[in-house]
Amino acid sequence: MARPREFDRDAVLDRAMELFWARGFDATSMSDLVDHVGIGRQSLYDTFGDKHALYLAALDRYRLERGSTPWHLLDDQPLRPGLRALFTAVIDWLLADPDGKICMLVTAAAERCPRDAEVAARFCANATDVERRFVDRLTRARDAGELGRHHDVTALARYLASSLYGLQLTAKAQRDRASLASIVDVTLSILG
Amino acid sequence: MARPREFDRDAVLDRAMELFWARGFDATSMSDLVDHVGIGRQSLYDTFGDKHALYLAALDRYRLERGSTPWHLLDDQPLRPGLRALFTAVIDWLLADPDGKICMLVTAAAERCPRDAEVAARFCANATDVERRFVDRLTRARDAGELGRHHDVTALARYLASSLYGLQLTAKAQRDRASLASIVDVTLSILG
DNA sequence: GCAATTATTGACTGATCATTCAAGAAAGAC
DNA sequence: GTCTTTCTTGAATGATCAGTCAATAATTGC
Repeated sequence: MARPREFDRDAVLDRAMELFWARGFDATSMSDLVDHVGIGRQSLYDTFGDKHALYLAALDRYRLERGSTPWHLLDDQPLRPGLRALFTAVIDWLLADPDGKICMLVTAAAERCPRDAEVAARFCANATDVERRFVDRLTRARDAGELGRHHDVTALARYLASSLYGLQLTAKAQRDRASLASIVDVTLSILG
Repeated sequence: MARPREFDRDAVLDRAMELFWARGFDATSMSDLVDHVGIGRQSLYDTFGDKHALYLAALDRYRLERGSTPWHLLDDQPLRPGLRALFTAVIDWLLADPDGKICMLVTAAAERCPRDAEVAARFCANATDVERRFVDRLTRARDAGELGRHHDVTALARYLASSLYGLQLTAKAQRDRASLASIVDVTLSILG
């Protein structure tokens, strides 16, 4: 053993994530990051590797920590109110951010997919996760008789995931609750 | 009068647009652009101003030329087949691009909104255009008895526009026709 | 022809980019 | 204490960035 590091790795990663999330990969410089995260340049390189590796680490941390969609809203109540609560929570989350940020994985995908295979893999993995959440919940609902047997659960799950993307892009232009809520109204009306 | 320019302004703008569209604003350097568009650096600056002005000009040209959604598909036939044809054409267009590019306005918005007010204005203007197209078509359909009176035309139009965004983001990860088509199936099933 | 105007060219600016080097500081092992 | 290892710090690296300058070339008006 030797001299222990003076900073907390995850805290530094959180700070780096904030900057990458707000500005994207290209618009964020290593000097910006050094200033923002509060540790020395060399420590940053020693700990995370180069800029791209740091970006991927930040993206992974986002998925783990901040991108925590409130799935309990979906799971803790009947299907329709659950979906309504989830989509409303997403609207709240979008409108609460003063900088107009949207999900970091979406901005990362828009900026770097499919050119950047490692970002693409993370975006895909996240999409698969989200889809699986919806499939699980919809399957349960169908088994419980909350949802007609004629529905294609996989297609519905993909549709809901895609709708979440659309809602976020829309929020980039339309930052009023009524517009976004009306989109969600139509989106969920599919379930009758 | 004096020496006339040797290049065609719009042709140069098209070439610049190609690069900005494929890589985004930050990842495209003026040197890249000079190499790609085939005119001298100074000519580029003289003609379009700085990099950001060139980007906005390219974005405007995209809206005018390339972003030409095939609205005739929507207008030249009954509502439901028209919507189906339009969304299918979008899927075709997305899958046809070997680079996985999506609408330049979407990537521009994801990269720069709301930080860049001028990009935001263009993204909003486009959203308004698209929405108006849908509102017009849906209103005509309602007047023609193709669509029930109970439908909120404005909400439906916003929903369709948002769906187009979602479809594009989804295509960043899911590049197979069946998945995208199944999303469109669910999306349009709203109209009965 | 000549003057005036504009286009093109390529070298150039200082700033900023990601990354590394080298020296010093702090801790554990003995 | 000393040795070894790792961390930290700040200056440096060469590359690339957006944008400019100055000289040359080409055209119109006379």
